[in-house]
Amino acid sequence: MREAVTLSDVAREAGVSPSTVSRVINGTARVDASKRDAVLKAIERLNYQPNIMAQGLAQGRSLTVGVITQEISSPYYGEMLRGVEQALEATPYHPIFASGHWRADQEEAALKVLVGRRVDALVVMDSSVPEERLLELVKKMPVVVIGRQIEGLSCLSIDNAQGAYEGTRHLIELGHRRIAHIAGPHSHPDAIERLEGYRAALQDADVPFDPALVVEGDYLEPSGVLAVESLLARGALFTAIFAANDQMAYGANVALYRRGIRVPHDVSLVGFDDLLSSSYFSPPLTSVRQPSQEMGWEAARWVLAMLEGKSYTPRPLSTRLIVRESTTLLRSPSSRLRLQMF
Amino acid sequence: MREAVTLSDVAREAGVSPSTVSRVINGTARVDASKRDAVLKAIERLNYQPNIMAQGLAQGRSLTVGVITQEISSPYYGEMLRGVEQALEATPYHPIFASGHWRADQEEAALKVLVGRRVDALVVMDSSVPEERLLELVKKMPVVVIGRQIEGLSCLSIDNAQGAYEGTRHLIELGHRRIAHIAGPHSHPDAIERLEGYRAALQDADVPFDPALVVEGDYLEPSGVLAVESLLARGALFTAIFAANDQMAYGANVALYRRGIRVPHDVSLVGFDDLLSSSYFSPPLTSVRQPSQEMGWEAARWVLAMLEGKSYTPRPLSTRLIVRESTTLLRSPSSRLRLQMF
DNA sequence: TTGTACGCGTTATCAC
DNA sequence: GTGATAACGCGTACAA
Repeated sequence: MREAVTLSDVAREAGVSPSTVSRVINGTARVDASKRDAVLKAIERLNYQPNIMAQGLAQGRSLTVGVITQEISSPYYGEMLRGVEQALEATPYHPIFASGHWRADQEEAALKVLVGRRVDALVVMDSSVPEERLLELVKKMPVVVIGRQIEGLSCLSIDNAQGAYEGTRHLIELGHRRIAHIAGPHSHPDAIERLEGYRAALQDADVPFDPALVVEGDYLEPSGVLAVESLLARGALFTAIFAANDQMAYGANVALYRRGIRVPHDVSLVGFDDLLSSSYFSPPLTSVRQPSQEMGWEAARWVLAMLEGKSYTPRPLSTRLIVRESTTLLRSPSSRLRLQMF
Repeated sequence: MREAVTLSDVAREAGVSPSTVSRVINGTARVDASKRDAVLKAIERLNYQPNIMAQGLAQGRSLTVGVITQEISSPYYGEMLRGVEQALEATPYHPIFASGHWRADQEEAALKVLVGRRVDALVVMDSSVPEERLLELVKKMPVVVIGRQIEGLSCLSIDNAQGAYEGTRHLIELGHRRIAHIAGPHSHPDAIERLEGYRAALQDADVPFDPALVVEGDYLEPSGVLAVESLLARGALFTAIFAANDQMAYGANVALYRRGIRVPHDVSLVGFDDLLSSSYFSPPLTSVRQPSQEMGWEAARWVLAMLEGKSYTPRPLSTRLIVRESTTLLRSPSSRLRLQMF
């Protein structure tokens, strides 16, 4: 384990003082061209790299942006993280991730880790961290929250109700009236909003809301499977499903497949998020696109701006229905009858 | 932006010297029970959190493990990163990721970032970083390389040829003889190995190798689409496809779907990796399972052991064929004929 | 057992 | 312009 080259080594090598080296590196003050050159050459020769921890100690900043995510391997959060990474790429900042796994205690633990590491700013994704905690944090550093709207905080979110409304309306326009909904966990505000959008679309089309057609999932694939099985077990009649996210739609699709129910021939299926993989699903999934990567990007740009004391107005982020091949016109009334056979 | 609480603050609050506080925190030496108590109470009261950067400067370590990945939002790397995260969870270390995007220059840049941040150890995933560079790094810190075998380095990899062999043999056992292969980029050693496994399986079954049935992709979904289109365009006859990874299999599946070719009825499909989403694919994908999460986990445990000066023998990691519903017995010779109609 | 003094590598504040 | 000198917050010899 070799010794690391320090700034002093460079100074000695270049025959100048450490301060001068620091000035050359940071452009803090004018330096004579010849000395400047000598320093740069010495840096090159010694392959010097500043010690970020020492810089941080001296300047009181870590050049690090903390990101609270729920699950790093999730395709949904993956896209957001990619957006953050991209936004930070050309800056001296680097992201550091910590996962909450959808559990309040783990989120708090993750928060502690990041604060302990003296992150300069925070991006909080879909957290269930208490408002007061966030309001406390924002006194210490720039914070941007994704997926919630909290008074006094910089928030970034989409109109979940509107997205769900459009997804459901699409099915209604195709002639479907018995539309099941696989909801997200009721503990998540966005899940509630999507459920409301679903109900609003039904109401506007004079389709009666049937509680028996709604099942709660947890945003993961297996819960989509369970949801469909539970719907079928209770004898629910439906010709379409609107899932609160793509992953549950994937699960639903498999459950239908196992029963020999074809998508979209027998049942139309709409998801939410439009994950990258959804266009390669078979059939390619109709979904309400959520600009996840852009959201991560905007959040990162926002905290960067705050760090520089600049103001920033994030671009408006909106959902958009992407129609693919998992939805189709309701076929004759026989569809409903056929479902009774399953 | 509030002032942070320092160790000295705690010392003052508890009426002891800073060194005593340090000792209590790190358990470096015995401390009188009463003082110890006072310190702990003061820490609690002030909500003190040690400054990691200062600790790092003083001790010459950052409590950070650097991870070179190719693409953070990739489902494949996501699983590995999750494994790393998990392994580090109960330790004082935290991972920090940097992406190479499959480009040598960006990998080198990522490496620079991590070294600049003084990571204590390095996990390098599927890199194309030159051997010499890695051998140079290993002099400075513990390094574990995933997906390559390099003399003098701690490496972790699976038997790609064996996995590919089994995937291909499975198809052969189902009666297929005209098996197309969507290969990974020839610049990747694992892609070459998988191609060789495919060829070996054919050879062992006396099935002639037909270069016209092999197309090179880049491990991403779109290349799977292109591969199938190119096969069909050149009039290739095949009843099964072995893709070098799941993502390309997804792409292939969509391309087939668009042509009205059904999986597995008309064409059987085998992937490689067995991503989490593959069991929710429709049809659920037969795939050669690669224990990605375990690989990340083992790599992290390994560098941790090295940091502690302990020796470590990683569990053997092997591939396993997971048979699902995208493969089926070759139906009558008509399959081949039918393909001619596409 | 406890406190003092110094060093970790850098930046910032002074003089010069 | 440039170079000493003192921080930054912590760990750790060393002395007591």
